Amino acid sequence: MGQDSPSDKTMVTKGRRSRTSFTEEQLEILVQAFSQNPYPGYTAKQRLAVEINAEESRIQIWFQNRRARHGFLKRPKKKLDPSKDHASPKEKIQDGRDRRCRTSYTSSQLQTLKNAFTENPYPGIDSREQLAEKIGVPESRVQLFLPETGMAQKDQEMKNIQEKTNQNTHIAGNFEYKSVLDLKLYLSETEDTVATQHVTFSKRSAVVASGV
DNA sequence: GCGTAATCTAATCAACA
DNA sequence: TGTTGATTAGATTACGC
Repeated sequence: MGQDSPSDKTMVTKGRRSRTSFTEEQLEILVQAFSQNPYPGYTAKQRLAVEINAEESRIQIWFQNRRARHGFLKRPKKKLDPSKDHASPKEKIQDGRDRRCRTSYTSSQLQTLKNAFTENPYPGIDSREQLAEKIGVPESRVQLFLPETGMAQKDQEMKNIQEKTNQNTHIAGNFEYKSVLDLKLYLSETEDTVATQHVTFSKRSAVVASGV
């Protein structure tokens, strides 16, 4: 998965955050923390952020990259059988409760975010920071939120697609973790209404695949 | 129970030594 | 050119209403 053709992305992704370069001391602390716990909870990341004087979101990215590149405890792709004795590595290491408190957005904040998403689904770092300041949330929340703003609308679109798909059972039988682009190929009449990116597909694909 | 924010992996882009 | 921070897409988890 990942990204579309590079040329497409460079067109939409303007204004990347400048590359953070951690000092040796910062890296030493991060590596030590990683060796103790590759899945730190929110409070641990906050503590680290204070300790090395960096943003918590940068800590998160560092841990993500570190886990990916040092072959550490890949999360199982399939959900583990709850009857089995072993928990996933994440469950073992990180207390699931140690999450950031859910951010609840006011209607005006939501409207501002939605408008921003409509204007530009791929805002650069400058735009995100401006937006974050405007609505009074951290930039990292804006970055995470923006891809989700279209969800409600896309959910409805996906339901419409499912209805159409269910009328085409020969297609539905083959759908399992297909992308929206695949759906577009099969259901070309929906092409104008289907968003091609940022669609969470887990439960929907299961429904479609089972033809329910 | 549902909707969705938070967090995860995987793939990839891209800056920098 | 290799390393590694940043971004994107999609899947999963868990919390607030």
